[in-house]
Amino acid sequence: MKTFTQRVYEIATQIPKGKVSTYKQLALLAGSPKAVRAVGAAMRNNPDTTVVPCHRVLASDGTMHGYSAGEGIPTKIHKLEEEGVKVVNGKVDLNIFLWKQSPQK
DNA sequence: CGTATGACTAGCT
DNA sequence: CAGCTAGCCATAC
Repeated sequence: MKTFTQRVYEIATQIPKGKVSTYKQLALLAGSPKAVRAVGAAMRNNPDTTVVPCHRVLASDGTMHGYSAGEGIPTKIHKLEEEGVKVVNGKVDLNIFLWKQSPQK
């Protein structure tokens, strides 16, 4: 039995490039739709942003609450833009970039 | 084991 | 739109 945090990492690493996910979504996929707080805690504890694309994890509204790596929020936005995600007014269009957990897989 | 904290969310004012 | 409250889970101390 892995810890909730470990499971969140597994899911986060599955997020494809050019797509984003939300804390709520990750919590749901992890098995606890209300553990969004725990997801955030895991991301903050994030061991390696290289294996865990926490920058692809946004709030439920497509906005971002925080980021511990780089310059913080600015770096997070910049990374998303580099990935091909369009960031408008510090927000991302979840209707377009929201990851759908590869329904094929 | 109990308390405190947090990168959350939704609802109200 | 901005600010505050309440609920909820997992982790750290």
